[in-house]
Amino acid sequence: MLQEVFDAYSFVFEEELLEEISEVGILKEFKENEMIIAIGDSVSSMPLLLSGAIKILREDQDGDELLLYFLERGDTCAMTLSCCLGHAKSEIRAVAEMPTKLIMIPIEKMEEWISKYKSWRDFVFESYHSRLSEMLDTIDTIAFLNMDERLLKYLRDKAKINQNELVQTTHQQIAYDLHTSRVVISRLLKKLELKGTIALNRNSIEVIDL
Amino acid sequence: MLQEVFDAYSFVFEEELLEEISEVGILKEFKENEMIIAIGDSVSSMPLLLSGAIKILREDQDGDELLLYFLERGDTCAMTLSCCLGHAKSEIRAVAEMPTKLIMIPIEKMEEWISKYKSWRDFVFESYHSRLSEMLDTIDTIAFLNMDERLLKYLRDKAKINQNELVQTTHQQIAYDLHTSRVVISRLLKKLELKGTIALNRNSIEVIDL
DNA sequence: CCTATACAGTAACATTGGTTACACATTGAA
DNA sequence: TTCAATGTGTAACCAATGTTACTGTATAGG
Repeated sequence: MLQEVFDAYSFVFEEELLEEISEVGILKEFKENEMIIAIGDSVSSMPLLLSGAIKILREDQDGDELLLYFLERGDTCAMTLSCCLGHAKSEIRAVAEMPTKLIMIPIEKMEEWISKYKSWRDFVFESYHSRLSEMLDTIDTIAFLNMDERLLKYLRDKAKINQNELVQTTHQQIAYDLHTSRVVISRLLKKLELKGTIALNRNSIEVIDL
Repeated sequence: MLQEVFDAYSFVFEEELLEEISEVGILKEFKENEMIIAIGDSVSSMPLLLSGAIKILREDQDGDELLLYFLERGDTCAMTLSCCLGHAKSEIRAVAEMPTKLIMIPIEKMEEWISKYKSWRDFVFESYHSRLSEMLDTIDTIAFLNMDERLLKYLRDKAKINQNELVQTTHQQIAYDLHTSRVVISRLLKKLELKGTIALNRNSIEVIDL
């Protein structure tokens, strides 16, 4: 395990910390589309992503959902982190976007390391910083863009995360992520196809024109 | 100055830190509607609110704006804080919602204190936590609520901040804050008035039914 | 007092996005 | 092979929001 942690985080942490991480951290693996954390789950450890990607979703009381952002290798979830420090419950839902490995750090250690390791402290601040930026970006997207632009951004983000211009998903799934209806997505996708921006197939969309 | 800092933050910081704050902090005062920071301004110090309230706005490239949240006494701006640590430029605009006093802390001190004072570290984390929560709330609002519900929430928030059910503003200003048009706001306000939820006057709205 | 300006009310219309309904194709399981 | 479940295409309609245009009124400054 040490090797994997080392690969993903060596550019950030000193060796001593890396060893502590691999001592106390618990390795977990998730299959594609497996739920990692649900809204209301109590949070007692903090995840470090070793490989794969995670989709972070917000849900309202009616169960309507909205994609907030993706997490990748080397990221942690500042939302979870925030919950950890407040010993609170999760306000978001996390789903594995692809097969994903992560290492769970118990809260106590995470707090201890903040005093002990400067690199850890910097990492935690940097995480908060990234997450605030992502949230701002999400707000910009839903506040200032129309659905067609949001859809295109979604496809690009997803293509980037998967390092593949062939996005494997259904119209219904996109509709869930963007908090709209399947019909709207089908309609807009068709328009994009006519413009030559994408090519449509059952269960997949090819992003042609970035 | 020490007294004011003490009043606003004594429940958080130890005396030694409070004294450091009043030594290196620079007191600034802003009139109602005065701009505190603009998008793109470089951030070299971090504000602690002593009194008053600040409106935090996001702007897109066309100058369209959107209210993110309010800051009150005892708050700091984690966005600014985030910028400080990254030595970056402001991604938001801050405007005094009412006459406001704040104390500016130079970046160097703010970083130094993170190692030096646990209370400061906790305060900074707590700020990040609050800001993430506020951002989530903002996202919920624009993603899941209709304009009439957003308007009502806006009026309630504003009444709360001003501790006064008489909200002094214009339809145009509300439209800017909610990123919509004046006509839409006038229309919805009229509907709320007919329902007896509010009473309308020139330059002010009375929130009757919380 | 007079007048320019800001503020508010409202109608008519355009656009975007959401809903319902149905057709048809693909796929996997019985 | 057959059938049910899932995915997609599309029309028709509806609701929410945005736009344009015009009205009248309050207010501040000359």
